[in-house]
Amino acid sequence: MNNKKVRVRFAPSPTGGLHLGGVRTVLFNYLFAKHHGGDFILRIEDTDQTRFVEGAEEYIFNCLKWCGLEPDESPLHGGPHVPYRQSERKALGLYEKYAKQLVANGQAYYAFDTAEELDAKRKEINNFQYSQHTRNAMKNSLTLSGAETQQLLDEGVPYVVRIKMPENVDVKFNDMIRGEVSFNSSLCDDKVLLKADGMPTYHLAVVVDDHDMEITHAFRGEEWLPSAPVHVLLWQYLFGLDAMPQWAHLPLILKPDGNGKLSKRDGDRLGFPVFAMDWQNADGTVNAGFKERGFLPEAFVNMLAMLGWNAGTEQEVFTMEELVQQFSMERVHKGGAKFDFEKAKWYNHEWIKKLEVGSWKPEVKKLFEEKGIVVMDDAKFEKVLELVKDRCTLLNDFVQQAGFFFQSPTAIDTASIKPKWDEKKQLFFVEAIRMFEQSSLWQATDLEHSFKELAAANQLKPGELMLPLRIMLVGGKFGPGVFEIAELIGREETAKRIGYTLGLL
RNA sequence: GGAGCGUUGGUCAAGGGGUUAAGACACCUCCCUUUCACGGAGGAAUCACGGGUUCGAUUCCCGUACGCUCUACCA
Repeated sequence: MNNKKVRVRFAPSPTGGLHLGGVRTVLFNYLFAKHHGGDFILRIEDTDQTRFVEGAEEYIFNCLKWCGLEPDESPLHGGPHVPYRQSERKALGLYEKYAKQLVANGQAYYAFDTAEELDAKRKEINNFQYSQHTRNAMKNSLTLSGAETQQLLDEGVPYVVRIKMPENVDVKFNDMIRGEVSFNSSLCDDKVLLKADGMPTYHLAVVVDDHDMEITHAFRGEEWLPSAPVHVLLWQYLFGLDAMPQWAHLPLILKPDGNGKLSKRDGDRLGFPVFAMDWQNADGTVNAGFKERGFLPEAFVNMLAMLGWNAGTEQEVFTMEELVQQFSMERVHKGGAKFDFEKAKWYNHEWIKKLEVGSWKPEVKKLFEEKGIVVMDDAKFEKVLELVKDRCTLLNDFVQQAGFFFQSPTAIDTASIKPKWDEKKQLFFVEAIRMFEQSSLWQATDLEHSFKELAAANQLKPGELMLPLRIMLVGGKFGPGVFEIAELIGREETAKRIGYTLGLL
């Protein structure tokens, strides 16, 4: 349509943790921008000062950084359109200037109704809306004379500026995902544009700032669709429809059970994270994050990309580069998608297998340290991770699957041995200890060979001995091949662990 | 209540006038494995419903149902 450089933006309000759906919105913005060689801007939508939460902005930056979705321009990164916080942009005087202009042109008006008066009205009339059908009964510059209005303004009586929705106009626009969308203006209400504290509402701010920052494509969640006509009208009034960015309203991410938007409560209820990273609430409670749950950022991003978009091929595992290369708005779904934590875990597993061990080894090491497991031999560590990664879907799984290589198990599942335990087996393992101690070779295959030979010599079936041996070495019924474990933990440790469990039986 | 948006297996989804309606996750069966995984082979959907248009509709049109979102001086 035009040759302008693509510029997109994500404009969160810093009120809490960054929701999965928010990250996906960022992702689609980012992918679209990068696909077209454009810029991704992050603007902080902090127009509601009563909802400001300490630390939320910094948290958002951390999440984006973790995901590898860094903005080209933001309050942190700077850029040609500073400031990037709406609370600071207010000083530019843009919001007030445009609000006044709208009033002067008869496209908006001053309203002096107090919050109490509006509340009373809502109680009095069911489904009350401040609109062209009711504004004549309210206290505003449309019902007041020019002199009266001016007097109230001069006296400093608090007011808001409301858009004056026109009568019976079909407000249409072309959504990149949904095609033409149309609303009749008579059914829309007169939204507040400028609040009594002088701050703009989202409606005014998004239009003014998108214009000022030369945004070419505006993506947001589907929940914004009903207010789109306000924004389209504002664009028409202020800057002209030709300058308006192209809209795309992204489908919602739904809760796995039942219906409705996925909320952080669903995560707590169903036992999975909803935020990108852990978020600590003011009351000290924490909402779990994907990062802390053991997700790789590559997997998290990959999983999110596939929630509402697909390449049209059978490919499901994508690197960021591949996503950038293949992404297109045309292939974004219209319908919402239910979030499936099982599938999310599958992506993580795929990425654990796909990436070099070295790329996530530090994370696992950190987890080990938290559990007090000391890793001295880095080469062995890497070998072990390589050996067990097939059994780990989340990074945290490595603690159980690999921890016993570096620390003798304390809890031994003797209950799984005892029922079939007897003197004969006891004697066999005593002998096995000696055999291991004296074995000249210490390779898994050799160990297996001599172990089975010893079993045969004692007229025991290897099958009856393998599980006990496993439990002695790892503590439970898990882990890779027993003899590979023995090889890696070494002669001394192997003998020690067998002896220890023998003492418990 | 109103407006808008949506509806292919349990979930994510491809497809888009004529197909045996892909694939993935999960599930079940089997193989491999004397743990658990990994890997491999199988199993299950007639496309919300009702009307059109058409030789023919899951695919186009119109209704209906259902669901969701919004309906704040929140975003």
